[in-house]
Amino acid sequence: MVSIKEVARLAGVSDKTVSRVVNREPNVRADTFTRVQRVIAETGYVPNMAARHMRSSRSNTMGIITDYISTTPYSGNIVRGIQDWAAANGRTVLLANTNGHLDKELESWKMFMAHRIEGALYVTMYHRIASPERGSVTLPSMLINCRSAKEESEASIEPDDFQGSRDLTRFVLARGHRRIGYLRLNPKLLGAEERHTAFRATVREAGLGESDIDVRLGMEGPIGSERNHVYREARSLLEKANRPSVLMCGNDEMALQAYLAALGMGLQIPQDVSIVGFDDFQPVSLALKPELTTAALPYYDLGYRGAERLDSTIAGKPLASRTLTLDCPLVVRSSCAPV
Amino acid sequence: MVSIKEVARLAGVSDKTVSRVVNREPNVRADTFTRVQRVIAETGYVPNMAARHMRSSRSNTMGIITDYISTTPYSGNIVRGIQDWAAANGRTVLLANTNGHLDKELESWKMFMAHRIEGALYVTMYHRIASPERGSVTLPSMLINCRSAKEESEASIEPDDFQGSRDLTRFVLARGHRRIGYLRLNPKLLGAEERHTAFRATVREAGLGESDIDVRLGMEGPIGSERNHVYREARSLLEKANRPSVLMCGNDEMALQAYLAALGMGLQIPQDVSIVGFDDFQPVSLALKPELTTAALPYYDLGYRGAERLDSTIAGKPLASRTLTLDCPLVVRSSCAPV
DNA sequence: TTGTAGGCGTTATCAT
DNA sequence: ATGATAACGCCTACAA
Repeated sequence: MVSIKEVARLAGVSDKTVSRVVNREPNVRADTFTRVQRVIAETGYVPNMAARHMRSSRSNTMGIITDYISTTPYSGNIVRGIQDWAAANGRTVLLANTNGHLDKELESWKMFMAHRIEGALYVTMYHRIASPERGSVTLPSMLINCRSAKEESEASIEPDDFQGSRDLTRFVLARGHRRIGYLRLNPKLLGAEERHTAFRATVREAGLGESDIDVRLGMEGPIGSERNHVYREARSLLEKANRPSVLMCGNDEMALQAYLAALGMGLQIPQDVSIVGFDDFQPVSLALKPELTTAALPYYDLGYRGAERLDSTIAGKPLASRTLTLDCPLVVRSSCAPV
Repeated sequence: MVSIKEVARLAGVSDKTVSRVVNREPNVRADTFTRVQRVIAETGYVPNMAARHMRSSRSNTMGIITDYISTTPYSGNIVRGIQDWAAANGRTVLLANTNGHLDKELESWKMFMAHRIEGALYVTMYHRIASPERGSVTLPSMLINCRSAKEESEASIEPDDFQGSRDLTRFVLARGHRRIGYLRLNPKLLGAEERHTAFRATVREAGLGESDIDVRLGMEGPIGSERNHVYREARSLLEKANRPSVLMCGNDEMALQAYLAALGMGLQIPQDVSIVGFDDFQPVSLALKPELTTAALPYYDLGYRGAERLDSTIAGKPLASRTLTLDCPLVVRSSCAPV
């Protein structure tokens, strides 16, 4: 590979001048600049990051540590958001998966230190409480899609499950639904609590009582090996004498099962029963017919803005608030009809 | 960060001796070794990769360049496989997404060169023909889940769609099915052709004729904005007087739509009609009730073994064959019953 | 078995 | 406006 010295030799200048050109520093005559640029183009010179890192003792690198993220398809967009931010800002990103193993997590931190990363993004697949296990390493960091078990400590960026669920519920109510079946997410997930609370608060606000809603537990047990009651509970809700006119589901995959249950009973969607999901997991929400009305998790933005926030922290700027929440916008499709 | 010199000072040896300990080189007395190890542990010293890279002029890094991979959930497991191999072998991995844009692809190659990667993995979301656009860069590389447009050139590792489809078809035939509806993938995808060809060859082998099978096009048009006929074609197949006893679908999401069509017509799965998919895309294949019988794309292994193969190439070992194909194992669940 | 000298490609500093 | 020199942390080559 051609080095800065080689470029300097060919351009008939010193290596420092080439450095100035490459880094757009001032005090270079226009014609010198042009000449150096031409040699750079001709030789295909690209600065060596490792050398730059060594000299400046800044790696310009951040590490992403994920739990099951690559095992499961859901939140790959978080990583994409981070990478897009990094590419747009000349930063390098290092990715490590723990697959949920603590020893791999420690190993990953070691790898990160070897690369002298300047900050870390801790990304979880589900919106949940997390306890990053970084050994003795202390580094600027940002939790994405999770929050710390220890109240005081870490900065985070999270989806606003509450707002998403509230808006979805308001939408359902605005369509005239007054008998609502609700299938809860696994209570282990943060979203479960927030979505459910928002749902209850919103229907109460609208004047509905306990008898108007019927809340069932869709899933429970440890993540990854949960027991799934969705299909059965959906059927049970729909078999009631006074069956709900709409089923609100903890997420889109639960909505899928609600579809199967409803269709299996000969009900048409949305004529006989409306269904809404949550997440906007498109391989499901768009494959369903009719397409699913849902609330979208802002995965890409969580990543993009999380990286941005971490970078501010690295630069020493104080964060306006420890936790930032991003809206889950309503996505209206055709699975929820007026009563 | 503590450096090798600092460790050397604290241990009362030269930096070279520390280097020997760190790299497990011979010719270090046991007690020296122990003493140095203790200082390393106490100080938390971790070798600086950038410095190591500079000195040895080996970056130990490979780059992954993906098309839409992070945009879509399908093949994240390829990346996980690569990373696991890299972690197990002390290699660093750099990830870049093009999102299908050529300019981002060139930009990514530039970033890779800046990090002096030793080889590149070109990963596509769909099994397809690809033309990596690496500008003037020439580097050991491996195509994963795709093959080169130019026959001669590049090494690749791909799923064996033919074998997967053949085994799936044999399984269906073994269950006694003799009237088969087949919903084709978008012909733009490599898998579409191979799966379809294997299907036809296998039913012919079993003595079935053209009148026993009914092949419909499920999707067509440019990837990402295709026209989707699956639901309609599935209904059409099931409305035939002499309807197929099984629907074989190009992939699992098409199978999902076949489920919706069948259930919507009051048919039970698998009692009235069997359905099989392809891919084993678990958020769908496991969410469907009954769970879906399908063939699994070996994404993780594609990544793991692809990285391994690239590493051999970097080390200068010749590949046994330019293209390696990996089996798509049959996954039997309960959506396909005996006739 | 251990240590010394030197240089990888850059950029900071200071000189010109 | 440009250049000379040193230094970042590590490892190769060689010396002791």
